[in-house]
Amino acid sequence: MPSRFFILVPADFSLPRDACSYGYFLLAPNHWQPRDQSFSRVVNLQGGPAKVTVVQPDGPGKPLKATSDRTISKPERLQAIAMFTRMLRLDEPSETIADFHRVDRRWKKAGAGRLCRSPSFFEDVIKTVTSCNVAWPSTIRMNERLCNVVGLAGAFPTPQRLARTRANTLRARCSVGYRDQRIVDLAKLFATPVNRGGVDVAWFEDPSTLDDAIHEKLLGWPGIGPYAAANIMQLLGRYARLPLDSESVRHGKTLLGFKGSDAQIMKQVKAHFEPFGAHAFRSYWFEILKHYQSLKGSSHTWDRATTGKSFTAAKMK
DNA sequence: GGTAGACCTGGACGC
DNA sequence: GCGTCCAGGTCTACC
Repeated sequence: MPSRFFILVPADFSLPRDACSYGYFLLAPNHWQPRDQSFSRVVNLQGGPAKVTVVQPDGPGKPLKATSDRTISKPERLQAIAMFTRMLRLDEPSETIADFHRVDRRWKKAGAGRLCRSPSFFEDVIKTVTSCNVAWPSTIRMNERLCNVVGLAGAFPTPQRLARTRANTLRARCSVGYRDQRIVDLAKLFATPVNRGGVDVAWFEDPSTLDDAIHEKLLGWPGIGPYAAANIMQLLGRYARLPLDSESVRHGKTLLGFKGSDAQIMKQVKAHFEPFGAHAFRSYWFEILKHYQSLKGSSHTWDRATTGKSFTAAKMK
């Protein structure tokens, strides 16, 4: 029997706008349903996986109405709320968003500011690795297969499950290619207790930890280079660095009018967004998202199977 | 510190 | 339908 509960949101929060604010809303196990503007995913709860769906029937600022596909206990409900809170950045104060709008007034009217991410730091790291050196449709495919092949009942695999999976299995059944061993090694880092050298998630998520310290630590992990490290940092809510990639070059060339080699254009893009300081990534990303939406319509009308898979570099030029 | 080439997969293209 | 080329970020070896 389904359970129903509510999730409180900040006054400025809009589910269609804020859930569909970053590409991860298109990656399994996340599922955005444009038809009824619902956001669902299978989550790993202490009693086992459960599919939870949220909608915001009363509009921006009003609570999310959540439904699970099985009865969940009160502790599981709190677990699910914590996961959606992280994913939708519901704990980011409205003042922080207002501060971003003071720095970059272009997004104030639309209210854009929160960026969708995963319910766990681990999932954000693995999703970032699956987005490296590959076209977006392949990233979609890898995440679908990781959930279906390794995850329990379609949930994203836990570090423990992924750490026990053979690299060959990931390569053959999840199409992750040469990323296979790197993904297993990352999972092992997360599955190892902190006192035995494992990842101290609390340290990464502690606002008092310095950006430079996190950046240096991330660069030491397998499969994490400058792009991935900067992307993971924005997922941690640290927006000062830009994950510069081929999309940055395209954006610099076609929309900002920069000229030169790819490396020169990346430097110009970096310099262009530096004045936005601690909010640089948000300014950069919402410009790119605006471009995508000019080609594909509002992101809350996209779905994974059709619009999602149409995102390839060649088609975005 | 900078650079070249390998690493995989899947889409695009030519035949 | 098949073969070839190319895009994509990280890693390693080398200068």
